[in-house]
Amino acid sequence: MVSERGLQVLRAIVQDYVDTREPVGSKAIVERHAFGVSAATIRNDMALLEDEELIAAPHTSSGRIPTDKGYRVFVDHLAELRPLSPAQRAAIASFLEGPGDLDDVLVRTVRALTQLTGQVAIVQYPSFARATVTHVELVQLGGGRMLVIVVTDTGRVSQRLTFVGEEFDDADLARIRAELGTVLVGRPVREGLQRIADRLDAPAAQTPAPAHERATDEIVRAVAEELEEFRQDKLVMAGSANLARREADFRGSIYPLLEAIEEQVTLLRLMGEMVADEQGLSASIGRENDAFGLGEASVVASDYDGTGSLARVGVLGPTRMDYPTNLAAVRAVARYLTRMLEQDDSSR
Amino acid sequence: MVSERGLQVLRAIVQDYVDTREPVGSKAIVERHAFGVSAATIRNDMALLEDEELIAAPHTSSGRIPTDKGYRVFVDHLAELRPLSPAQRAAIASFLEGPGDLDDVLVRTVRALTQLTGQVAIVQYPSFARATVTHVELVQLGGGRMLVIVVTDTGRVSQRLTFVGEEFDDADLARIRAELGTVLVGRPVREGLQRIADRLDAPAAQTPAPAHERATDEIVRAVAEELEEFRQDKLVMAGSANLARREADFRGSIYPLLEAIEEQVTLLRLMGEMVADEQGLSASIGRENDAFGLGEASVVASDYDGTGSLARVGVLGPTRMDYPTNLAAVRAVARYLTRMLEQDDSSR
DNA sequence: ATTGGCACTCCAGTCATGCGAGTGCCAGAC
DNA sequence: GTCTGGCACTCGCATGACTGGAGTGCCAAT
Repeated sequence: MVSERGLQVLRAIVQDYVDTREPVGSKAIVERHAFGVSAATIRNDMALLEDEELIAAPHTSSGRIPTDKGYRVFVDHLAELRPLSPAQRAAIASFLEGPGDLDDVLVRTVRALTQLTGQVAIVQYPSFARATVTHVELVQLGGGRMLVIVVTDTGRVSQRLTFVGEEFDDADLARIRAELGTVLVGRPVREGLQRIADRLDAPAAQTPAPAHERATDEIVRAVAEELEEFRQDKLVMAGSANLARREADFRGSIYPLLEAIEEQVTLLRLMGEMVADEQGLSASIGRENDAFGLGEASVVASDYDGTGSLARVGVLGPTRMDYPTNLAAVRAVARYLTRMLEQDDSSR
Repeated sequence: MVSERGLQVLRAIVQDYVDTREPVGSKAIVERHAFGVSAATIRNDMALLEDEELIAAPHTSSGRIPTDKGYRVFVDHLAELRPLSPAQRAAIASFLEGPGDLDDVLVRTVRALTQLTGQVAIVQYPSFARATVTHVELVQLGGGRMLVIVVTDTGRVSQRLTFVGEEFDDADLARIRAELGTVLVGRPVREGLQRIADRLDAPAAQTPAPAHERATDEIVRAVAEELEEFRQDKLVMAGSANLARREADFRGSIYPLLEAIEEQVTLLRLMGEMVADEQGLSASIGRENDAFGLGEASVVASDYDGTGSLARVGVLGPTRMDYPTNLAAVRAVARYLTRMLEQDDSSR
């Protein structure tokens, strides 16, 4: 129905509208883009685009703006990723270079991305559900306090302070540590959690602990909590102030957006449900996010490889965002991040 | 200059303005507050208040709104803290009750406070500058990775993963651990940091390490980084979405506020510079925060006792906020928090 | 010191008007 | 069949005039 040139007109409308934030008319298009046809011709194409609901006019006889469906077509068929400038590549490198554990790297990643795009940047932690436990460590702090540490192969370290109320001698401590080790080490987090739960349900029977029964239970409980925390995915975010940078970006209030950012869980679900193309890129546009209360926003994301388990890095912004730039940015950052983590992994 | 009744008029204006968000006129005052005098009399008082720059008229012949100076007088002399309802006290208790380490408690505190006030809630970590180190622990993870853990008496645990590139046998590890222990344990963080710095400046000479020289340096460096992190104060915040709840709360953009929240360091400085009264309460109002770029906002805070070292808990909101309620809320939460931490401390 | 009265100011809303951008459509050209 | 120039038409938006009402400031009287 819509001609090839019609699609080019759609592209022009999206580009100009994102640029100027004003409805774009037929005359503006022939001026800014060398179509080689007159404004009247463009108008005919625009009428078709409007029939297809790819663009809409805010008021009769005003310029047109893309609909969410229009943005979708633009992203799927028309957007050519805008390659990053050398300066931008250098910026990513300088942000991400340097030592640091997983937390550090992800924080720097999210900062780089927000700086690059001017949007809210989001990085998912590599999924811990598939991660396996590599270490369980117990450190006695005195005064009946015990520090319980769990480490996974994805590089994440979790520590928890718990009050056990008694002192252990080294032998007992070593025994409990060993017991936890055989139950957990080398197993996926999910499975470990299951085994721990079994242990808690059938108390004492399995472990003929001479003493310290209550205290041991307390330690096991702490480990279980840490594993549970691993199981839940996690986000790092930055740049939420960018939502308020331009008044007109969001028609309504930015309240739901800020709330989603603070809640995290909404964004986690949203990021999880997005469907990536063969390049690992994905976008969720405007009303497509209505179910999450984010009907005025878009998310653009790219998969990255966090030591074997897939996760996403993305940006959140107004529906009327610069998709080519943002797509290119998330892809570049995701690739860089994947490389960082691989390299880090090989040094283990 | 300003009569006693004049001050009551100021109080009425502040209350009504916070309530209605509209300039309040002389007639509205006699209607809502039983002053027993006529509107004309109130007008005379208002003229005096205006001379003192405690109130101002947005336009000639419109109602008056309090100036920042007016809010200041209100807070210092006129505000009676609005006692919390039993339901609110119960809410605080239910939020804060339950086990958990310092991080948990502070997170729950900040949630309770934002829920109570509908503002952005801020909790300072107990100052670590004066905290003393109680434990240093090294855990070998294999593959040349080492987990370095530092614990202070304020209950804070910091862990850092570093790559040392070689394996230690138990004896060497114990030796290094003991060395770090004698240098750091029982000393304030600041002093420990100094001694560590000395150690790094005069390498090898002091420690006749048979091998592992580089690796040991790496460990010491990690410890230094952790101590440095302790030295910096830290905030927990919640409720930033509340800034966007009411459109008209902030005349300009909320961008600088969101930025300050993300930066943290600005808010840390601001919270640090506030001067508390004999009850431990403090407020910084409107333009008083100009230096921090927060001229349209107010902060209300209360000191609390975090195991011997003072810190603050507060809320951030529009200058036109409900001071009596917020003051009462931060005080109640601060007291509850102090009690929680004392109790926790005694159980060590 | 307080009050009622009164003139005055200024905001906010309403309506009429003109302008300009942009469309839709048609008849004619290629 | 596709494209084009032309033209009437529609709205949105800015402007300006007008009005009602809320609120003030001041003054003379109590």
